[in-house]
Amino acid sequence: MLDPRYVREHEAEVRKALENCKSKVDLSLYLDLERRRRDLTISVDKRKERLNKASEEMGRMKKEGQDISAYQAKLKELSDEIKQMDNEIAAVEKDFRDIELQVCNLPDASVPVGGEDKNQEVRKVGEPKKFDFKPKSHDELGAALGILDFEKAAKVSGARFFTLWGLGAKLERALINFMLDQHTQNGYQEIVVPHLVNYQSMEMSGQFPKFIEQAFAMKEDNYYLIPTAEVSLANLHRGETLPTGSLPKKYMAYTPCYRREAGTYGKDTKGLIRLHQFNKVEMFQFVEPEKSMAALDELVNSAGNILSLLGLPYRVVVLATGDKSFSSVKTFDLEVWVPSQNTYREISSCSNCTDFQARRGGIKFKREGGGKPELVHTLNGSGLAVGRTWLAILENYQQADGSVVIPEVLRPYMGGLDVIRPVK
RNA sequence: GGAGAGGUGGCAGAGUGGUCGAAUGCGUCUGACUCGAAAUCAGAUUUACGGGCAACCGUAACGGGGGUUCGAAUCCCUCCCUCUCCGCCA
Repeated sequence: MLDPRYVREHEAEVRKALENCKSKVDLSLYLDLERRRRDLTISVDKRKERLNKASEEMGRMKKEGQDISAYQAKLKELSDEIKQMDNEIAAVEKDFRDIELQVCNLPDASVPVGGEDKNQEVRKVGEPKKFDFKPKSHDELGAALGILDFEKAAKVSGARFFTLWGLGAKLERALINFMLDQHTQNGYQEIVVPHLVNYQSMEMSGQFPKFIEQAFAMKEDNYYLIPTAEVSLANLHRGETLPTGSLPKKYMAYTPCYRREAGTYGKDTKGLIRLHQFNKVEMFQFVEPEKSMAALDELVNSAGNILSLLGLPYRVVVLATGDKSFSSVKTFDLEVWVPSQNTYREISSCSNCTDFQARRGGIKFKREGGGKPELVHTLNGSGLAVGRTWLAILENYQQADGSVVIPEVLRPYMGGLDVIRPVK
């Protein structure tokens, strides 16, 4: 959510920014509703003042034993008029809020303008490995190694689910533990969070109402399965004013992520790239406004650190205005090298949401020198998507014989195992 | 799932239809006293929105929403949450 006053006072700038984000929101309607809300409020407030004064007077008169029935009828009229106006305001407010929730966060000035094709590579880390044989895809490798099975998952659930077996499952668990341990060293506090959340939480983090069709819903109980731990982490301090000195707060959580992936039929149908359920380690920060851009860099570095330690080639991309996420002003994607596809694929997304989520959730903090509480800035970043890391390891560390070498940093987490070999 | 209790300011805790944005205590801040501190005394201490250059003024908020009333923290309905006991359960 944007600050309505800011929007009002910077109409041209906001209009341009929304255009750059390919937003379909009708800004004129937004401003019109905001104006009407204000006008109505002003006139109803005047009537309320009159009613309040009169009611106070009635109390005094009654105490003195005077007959007040004559005034009651008159005030009833005023009271009814106020009620009617309040209803009108409520209707306007609802319309305003509906549109307000559709407005995305405005992109930072440093973000390239345009669609996906305007995304810019910031840097490359590591060189894609040259194979002296044709590298296999991870689903091929995984099946041959007996550690990955989609058919079993399809039987249990359906399309876009997976099962991992034996060392494959252990590798997944090793990755999760490795990531959490690394981030702990960077000052992130590990938290176990709910996977089922209420509507308000989904709205606060920016999933709802715009992306409601992408969420799995428990209709009987009004719960939603989180599409990312960001939702749970972002809402931990909803409605709170954080005391002086409590920022930054750096949290992380490992959770499965549940996504309907509506409208992606036929996309990435093979392998672990796009699933209804996948594991992820998520990082989240609450910071002072002036520190959020530095925090974004830190987030990217923490995510990149995992890839570097695992020896996986990757690149960092800054997303263009039309491709950045809804709640963010600036998003960096980390993309890992996937040999079988001969390309880089997203494995982490790090965003600075500035005060967009904080305004929706009412999350403030108090500064050192006193003063009014201000909205915090929030940031999120994957650190990393575990399934995609798993597949990147299989593909990048595959040998000609179909075996997969375990990256050195993971071996302690794998009971010292250095290579996964095909079952004879 | 059944029975009961409760949700009030940063915290504790009064208030059961009228001057209550809300007693009191604690905390915090400012001033006085002091070489300094403690203690003591005096004062201050919510947020959001709107109007105004400003001083300031208005409106709203006592878990959320709705209702009754001239007037609701207080009465009614409903939802949510917390706690206690019973049952069930990893």
